[in-house]
Amino acid sequence: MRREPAADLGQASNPTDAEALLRDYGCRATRSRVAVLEALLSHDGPIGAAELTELAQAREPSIHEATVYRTIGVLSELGLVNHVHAGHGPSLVRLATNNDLVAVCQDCGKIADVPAAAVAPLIDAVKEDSGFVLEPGHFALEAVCATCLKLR
Amino acid sequence: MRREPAADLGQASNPTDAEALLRDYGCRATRSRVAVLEALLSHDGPIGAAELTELAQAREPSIHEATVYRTIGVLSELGLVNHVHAGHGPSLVRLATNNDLVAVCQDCGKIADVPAAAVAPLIDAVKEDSGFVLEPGHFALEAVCATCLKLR
DNA sequence: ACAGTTTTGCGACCAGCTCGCAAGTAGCGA
DNA sequence: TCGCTACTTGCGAGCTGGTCGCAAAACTGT
Repeated sequence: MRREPAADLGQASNPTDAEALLRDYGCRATRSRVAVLEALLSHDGPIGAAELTELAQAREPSIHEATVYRTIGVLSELGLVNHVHAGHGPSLVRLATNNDLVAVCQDCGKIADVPAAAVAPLIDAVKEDSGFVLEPGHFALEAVCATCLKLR
Repeated sequence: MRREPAADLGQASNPTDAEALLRDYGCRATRSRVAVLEALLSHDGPIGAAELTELAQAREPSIHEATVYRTIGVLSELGLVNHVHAGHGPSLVRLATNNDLVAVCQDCGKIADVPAAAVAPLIDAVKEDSGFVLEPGHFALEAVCATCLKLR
């Protein structure tokens, strides 16, 4: 399913790039998909499906929630996007431009990026120990941010 | 809310211990709670709420799903139990006797224990980096087990 | 512009979990 | 041992996040 990207995912943020990107990855560039991808490209960091739907609807009002979920699915199969499970809340979506982890504050929902390098030792330890290979892009680290920690 | 435990949580697995444990922690030892805690004590490792409900119902048939969830809530407030969020599936419950992490295979659901020590460097790195304090008992590490890896 | 296929919008549906309320029960004091 | 009171429970309804099937619409290659 995955093809080689011809465009630079990291830079693409103007309207036409989303369309080109979809085509480069060999999938149909429909209005809905372009709207979702544009929304994603124009947003910084991980985003919930609900918020992403709102952003996409700002560009293409008729777009349906189910379509957004399906689009996330195809983008994810293409390797353009990761979906990150964040505790009991809704899961997050983000561009697959890096393989950093995400830490989520349990109290306020604030998000921090955790460099992939910090997780490497854990990945090795787990593989050694149990043979399990971690998928670090797919889960969030539940945490408490400094601000919320003081309020506890 | 949390009190000092008078009994040894690690060993308690006969019927009367669950009741004593509840009282030691200063909460009412109702039939339902005793059944849930017994089920938990007699089970090895993390368990889903649905399965826990079945086990509890084997001891106390009239027990209701909602009660199990509420009981998990109180045991968790008492510090007897952790609830672990595992990807998109149902969350898991386990005795708070250790602070190891749980790794879950995304393909078959198999569970592996990850010693707390393996996560310590990551905890430090995240705290240093972003000020976030991880809550390692509350999230599962999504992974693929050795067997499923071969089948991919 | 057309045909063939993919994708969409829509509403119904599902799982996991929570809530409000009336009835039931545990635990305390007498 | 008996009552009283407050805490718990069972029950069903309800909520959230996410998925599905289907007919209609849209996209792409020719």
